[in-house]
Amino acid sequence: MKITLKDGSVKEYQSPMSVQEIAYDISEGLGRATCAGIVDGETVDLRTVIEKDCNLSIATVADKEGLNTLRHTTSHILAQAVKRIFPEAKLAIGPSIENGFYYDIDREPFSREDLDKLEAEMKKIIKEALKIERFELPRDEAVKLMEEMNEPYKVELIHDLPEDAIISFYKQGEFTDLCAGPHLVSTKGVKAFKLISSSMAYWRGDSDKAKLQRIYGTAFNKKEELEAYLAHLEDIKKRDHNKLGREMELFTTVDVIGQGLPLMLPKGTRMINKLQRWIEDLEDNEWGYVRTKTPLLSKNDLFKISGHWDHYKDGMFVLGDEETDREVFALRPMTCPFQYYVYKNTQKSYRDLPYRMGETSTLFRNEDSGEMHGLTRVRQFTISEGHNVIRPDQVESELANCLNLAIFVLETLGLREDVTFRLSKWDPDNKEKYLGDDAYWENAQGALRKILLEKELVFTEADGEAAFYGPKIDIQARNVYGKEDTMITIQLDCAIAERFDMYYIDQSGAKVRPYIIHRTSLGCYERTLAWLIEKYAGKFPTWLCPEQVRVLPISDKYADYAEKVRAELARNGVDANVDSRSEKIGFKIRDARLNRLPYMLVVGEKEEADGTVSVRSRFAGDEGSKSLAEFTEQICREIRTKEIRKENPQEEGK
RNA sequence: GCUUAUAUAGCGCAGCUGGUAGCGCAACUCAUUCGUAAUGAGUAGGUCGCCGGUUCGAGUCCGGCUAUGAGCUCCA
Repeated sequence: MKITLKDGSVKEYQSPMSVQEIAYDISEGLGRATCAGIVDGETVDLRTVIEKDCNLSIATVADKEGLNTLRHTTSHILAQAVKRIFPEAKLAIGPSIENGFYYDIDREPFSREDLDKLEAEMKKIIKEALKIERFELPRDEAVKLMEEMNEPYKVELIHDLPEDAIISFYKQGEFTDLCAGPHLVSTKGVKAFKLISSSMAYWRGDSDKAKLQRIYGTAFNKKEELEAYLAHLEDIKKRDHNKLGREMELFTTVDVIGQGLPLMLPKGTRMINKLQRWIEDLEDNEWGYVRTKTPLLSKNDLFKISGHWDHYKDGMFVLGDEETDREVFALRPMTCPFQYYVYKNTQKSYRDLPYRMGETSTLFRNEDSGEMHGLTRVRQFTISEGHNVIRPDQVESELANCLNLAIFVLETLGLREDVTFRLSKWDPDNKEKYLGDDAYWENAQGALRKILLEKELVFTEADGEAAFYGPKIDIQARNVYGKEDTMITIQLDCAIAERFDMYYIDQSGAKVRPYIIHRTSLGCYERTLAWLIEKYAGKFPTWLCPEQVRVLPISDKYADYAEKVRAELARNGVDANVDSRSEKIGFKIRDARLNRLPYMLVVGEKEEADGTVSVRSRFAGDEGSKSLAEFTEQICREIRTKEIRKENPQEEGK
């Protein structure tokens, strides 16, 4: 039989050679002891291909696929180790995932000691260099085999496979597992792996079904790669906003106050205020917004009109009981209907549109108790919310306006490269969750898609992620652990005006229903702060820093001059403090560095005599001696332009 | 909401099989007045998350609650 590889080389094999051996040979030829190959874009086990057709052209094994195969095999080795040490355990599924693999197992919880034992056993299995062999069985025999092995989850999986599915198994030593593959050809191919953690997972992700234990692990081709990955995990933890933000005294939580209700501390508040003032001035002065301030709660009547009472009541904090109380109130989960009444306060002409209303808006959402996390998922948050009331002919220009503002904000914060765009659509299979019909959704989604295409943005489309009243453009960011959150949203709503009887007078004097864009320019301040902490590892651009300059007098003798410097900077709107402790200069510098101060000004005899400051920064290290006026002008310009100066790696913490 | 782990001084931690608590940093006081990543000495600080139980005796064992972390999407 002849096998053509992608590089054009042809391999020929004599027929007595087993499929296993041929696959092994090809795999080694491709630089890795794997049996995975890509044929017509599909990842397959080379052994299956060889059996079917001897003259196939086999693409080279892509690195990513090779890694998936390696990890999938490692998960099987884990399962084998589990069965050896804990024979009573029942196996569920064990796929490879983005950064490793897992295996779901029905057993009591695993301790770290159990994981260590399993790791040791896995190493033994690898050393045994067990050949991994593939075989197929008809359905009834497959079920019988799994029943004999007392694996009820596997039996269920087989029953759920489609009629025409090939039911394949992989055998390594005494261990056999139901699996589609592909796999390495021998357990010895696993060189570097680690069991990371274990936790609970539901069978088939369904909370009504059995509770299984999931063991997470990872595997790499080389030991160095594994070590680099584990070091990366450690590094990531240092950037985690939930840890760093508390360490830097930006926010905290208190158990008697409750879950999802973080307290912004003075430094965190300072940062949020800087962001908020910037956004408010930007929107009002440059992007044509008017500002509103509307109540944080309302009678539930309002939410009945808006549809929230029917569609979002579980997510709201309701005050009072409809059965017994004359009036029931609810804390607002959004600002929309309040701003509609701002619009309705005076009659609007077609000339008044677009009518853009912005509000720094505090919202309340009753998230499930297990969903809260740091500053990214909270029960009370403040958002740069806004509603643009527009004429139907203004849909495109106004969507573009909102998107441009959002992108400008992201660019200014240095976050533009870190986001992905998503068109969030309704779920056509779950229509009762949404207002409006097919035509309404197709139109609205089409309008959003058009603007994304016109702006040449790369975006994904997601079913079932829309708001109940309309589709959205979501701007997504990932946290340090790779989890995605919505940062900015732009939503088109062509239906709500009817419910609130909003209209404008057109050229002919007729009343016309406007459309509404729900949008944020920066999104939620808490979540943005979390994102900034992780992006900059706490070393924020100067304009955002809660403390921008620290003046460090060499000794008490220069305290008066230090205070003079501080006062001059403060007069110019710079956040500056003096470190007047009677410590050595080295101590003060160390402390300021650990606090991630952008600028330190050392002042002593020489500086006082010359009216200068000795500048040391996070960006350039020693910037030399400058007159106070010169430094003030420099930092004021940096703050005004929101410059993001490049960090100097040599100034990294020791 | 579910599973699981954790909760000891402001922070980071120790406290073995039950005998009422320690370390480092920070804070405070005193001395030092110093030129670019830690000056020295001393002092003070804790109802061991909260409530209950077992026990002669609980930081330690048991139960409940609260909070925090991880996971609950990735289909053999």
